[in-house]
Amino acid sequence: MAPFERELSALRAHLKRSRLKQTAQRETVLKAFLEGPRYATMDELVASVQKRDRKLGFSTIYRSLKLFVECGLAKEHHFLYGKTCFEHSGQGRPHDYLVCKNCGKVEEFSSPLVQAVQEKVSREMDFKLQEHRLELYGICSSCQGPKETRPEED
Amino acid sequence: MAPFERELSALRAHLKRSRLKQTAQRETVLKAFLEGPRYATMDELVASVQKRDRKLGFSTIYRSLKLFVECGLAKEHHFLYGKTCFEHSGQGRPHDYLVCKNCGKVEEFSSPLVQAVQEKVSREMDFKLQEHRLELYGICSSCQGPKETRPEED
DNA sequence: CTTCATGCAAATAGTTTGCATTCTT
DNA sequence: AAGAATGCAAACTATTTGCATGAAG
Repeated sequence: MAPFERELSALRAHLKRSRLKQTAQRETVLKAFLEGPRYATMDELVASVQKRDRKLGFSTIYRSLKLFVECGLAKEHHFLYGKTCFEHSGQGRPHDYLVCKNCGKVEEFSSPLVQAVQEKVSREMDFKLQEHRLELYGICSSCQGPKETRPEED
Repeated sequence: MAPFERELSALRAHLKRSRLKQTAQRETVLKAFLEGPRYATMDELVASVQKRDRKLGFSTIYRSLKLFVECGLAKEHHFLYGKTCFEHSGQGRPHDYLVCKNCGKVEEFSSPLVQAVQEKVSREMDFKLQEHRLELYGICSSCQGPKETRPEED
């Protein structure tokens, strides 16, 4: 199976469903997004998209990512305020995050306890829960090691 | 005891400690902040500060709030992406939030389970935890009622 | 009298939008 | 041919900064 076949089909299906158009640009953006790291900021995305097509403008990239979010191929985050980042969003992935404040690396986790907290709180406070955000910030294990082995700081 | 005496002293102490200056503006901003609701966005703060002093500019307000955050009198949030909001931050307050997506109201809670999740995850993933953010989004109880009783939507 | 803060305007950052042109269907 | 997408520049929002003037230590 060709790379990203599944995601391309998902995109095409979404476009057809919404009576939108299938364009080369949208597929270029999707491929650049998917072949990059699981988490990428807008500027990183712009850079890698433009490596494939210099003329592809940033508005198209913004608009495409919004589309990907709509059809579940991407998930938008604001871990560091002011810098949107997009995650490759698969089906059964965890929805909770550890963010390293030293190197910026994001790790995912999920814990049954989180589910329990949500249920308890929303029941007690009579709140109809729709979504949640759980982000733990700190220093990841590789950044805790001796200075020599740390990823570069910025 | 005069209103906000405790907070004014905390601010003055912080200023002295950092060899910064005690100014009328800073105290005006602090009073306007504290006499308002527990959560306020920047524009709301600007409005209520300028009710007390028309000439007090928004850069001073931004700079003051940053100061309050530094000395623990305020806590910065980004519940709705793109709209910073500041909380009156007391000592023993909970650190977890329920945000109503209909009326924007924020309720606080804390659960021992959250603590447990943090400990478990940071131990398992060898992560040195510094802070966390837990936000539950949904519809609060008053917004679930019959249409007539709902707070205005925007 | 030195250092810091203020107030204003301009700069910046990130993102969105308007519109003429071009591509899909 | 009709409707939608692109690419560009301009608009926008939220925030930060530079700098001359004024106030605090």
